[in-house]
Amino acid sequence: MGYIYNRRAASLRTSRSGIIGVVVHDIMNPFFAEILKAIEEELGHSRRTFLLCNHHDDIAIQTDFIDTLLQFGADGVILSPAIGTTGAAIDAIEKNGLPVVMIARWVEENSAPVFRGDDRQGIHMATQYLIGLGHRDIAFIGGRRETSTGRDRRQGYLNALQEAGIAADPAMQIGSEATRKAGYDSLRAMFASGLRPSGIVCFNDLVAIGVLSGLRSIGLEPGRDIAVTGYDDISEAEIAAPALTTVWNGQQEVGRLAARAMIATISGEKVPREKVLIAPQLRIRESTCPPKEA
Amino acid sequence: MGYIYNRRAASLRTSRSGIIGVVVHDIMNPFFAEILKAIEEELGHSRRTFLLCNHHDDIAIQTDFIDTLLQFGADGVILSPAIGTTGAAIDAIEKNGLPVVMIARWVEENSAPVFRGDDRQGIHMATQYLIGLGHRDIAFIGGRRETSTGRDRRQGYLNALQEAGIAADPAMQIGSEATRKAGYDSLRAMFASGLRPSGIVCFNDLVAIGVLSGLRSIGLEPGRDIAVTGYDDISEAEIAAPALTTVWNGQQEVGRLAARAMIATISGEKVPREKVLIAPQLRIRESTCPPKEA
DNA sequence: CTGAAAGCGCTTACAG
DNA sequence: CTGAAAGCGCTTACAG
Repeated sequence: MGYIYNRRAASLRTSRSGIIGVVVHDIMNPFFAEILKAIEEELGHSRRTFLLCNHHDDIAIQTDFIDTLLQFGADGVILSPAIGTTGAAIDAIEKNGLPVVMIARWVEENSAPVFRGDDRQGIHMATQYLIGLGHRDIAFIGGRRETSTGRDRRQGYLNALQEAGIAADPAMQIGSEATRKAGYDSLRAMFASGLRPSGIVCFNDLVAIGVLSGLRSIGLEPGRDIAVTGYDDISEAEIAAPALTTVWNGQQEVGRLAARAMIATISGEKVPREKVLIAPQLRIRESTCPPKEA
Repeated sequence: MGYIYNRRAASLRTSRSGIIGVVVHDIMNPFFAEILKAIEEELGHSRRTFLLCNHHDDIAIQTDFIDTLLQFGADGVILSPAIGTTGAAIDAIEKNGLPVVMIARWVEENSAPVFRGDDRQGIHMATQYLIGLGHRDIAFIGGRRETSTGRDRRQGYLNALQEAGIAADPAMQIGSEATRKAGYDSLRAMFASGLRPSGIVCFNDLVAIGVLSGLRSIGLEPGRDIAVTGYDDISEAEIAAPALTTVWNGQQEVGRLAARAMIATISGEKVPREKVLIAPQLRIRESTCPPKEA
């Protein structure tokens, strides 16, 4: 009754804090929200506190936050690294006694465990599906080359085109942030510049939802006049109009596995330092159709 | 170089932690994300750490989190209280030395400072606008009676109908969670039950975006066949197709003012324990039109 | 088995 | 003005 346990004192004594940091670039992206939910469910009963950080790909924010975690003696950090994070930076965190598990993105030259979807294969599947419907003029919208996901997904798209003997057109590839607004703007910029793809592979569902809006704003009906695919299969994909053809990215798996690896590491178990790829799954809905001329 | 400042030790000694808790029901709602951004900007340079909690209107999660804040000796908490939070519960938090500032929602019988938009007036403006366009069959979708926002917004809708001499039909009022999915499902349920409003006032923009999708899924074009209004004016409202007529809810102001009140309180200043209402602004876009029969 | 003491890393009030 | 000591509230190793 009325007694308040002082965790700072306990932590000072035991050098364990019960804090786990979770660092992503955008909590508002339902993809991360779903990962977070899985992490919370997995760790929920262990009386731990989550310190959340939204770095928005600003490395200074990430660095500050990691410092804060070290100052509070956090037990570990689950991290989707910001653009510009070096392998040496991750090494330094680990050397300071803060275990690292990465999600979604990975960083070269560091061997900490990584859990993520197989981005290259997933976008390959989406692109191949459009090609199978008869498309040859396929654009790729969204994602930044500075991130591993941006590079991997673009590569999956390029691979699928190449296998089908379709020449890739750099003008048909617009990199951007992974937001609805970026999708909307990129789509309109693409059509304003005179390009007329018959199908569009989007970096993720948010971009795709912005693209659906952008198409409507210029009088095109997605799923009838033009095909659009998303990526992630967030819950919004199913209720989009038209319902979005997309690729499930295994966010629940990513969250659960990352949380387990974190717990095991904190408990002192030897966790294999490996990169785990979740197999993606194509989800066909209503936003895709054969090319209109066909 | 390599030295890590131990904030637990410092905090133990000074009994100040630099931690500020921020508690909302749904971080994924862009409305809260925008408030959060404003709070971060306002407090950004003060080297404070935010502990974020998503209570999803589960009072147990909120209580647990407040306990955690007390255990870590947090300096204050900015709170959108979960359904079921009593005035006595807020009193107890304050008595334990944790200053409280409320946002968005408020709790009766507690006098802690509150910053929020004027929900009743805002929805009144949206409803009145539809009435002015000639609508008389106006539905209200979304929001829960258990929350102050749910009650206030519904009351604004009812007041506007009454002033225009329109009888309110309980069947035309569907309460629900404030999500896209709830909007989508509620809209379809309403039409499945045979109701045919000519205009729909939504609890917030997320619900309205779900309603737009739901209307399309049953072959109706929002902004032409039926009028829809949102609430909040999140950034997505502008890029929705059609662009959403909505009411700006002052989220930046709410965040900024709440942060300032928190800082002032922590610095020992006397902060007036008052309820501050931000004046809403109607934003007319493309999702509204006169009734189709008119 | 029980209970008093030491010590985690800071800050601050106090002695020199 | 400088520097050693006390103490924040826990946990744990140790003495009785």
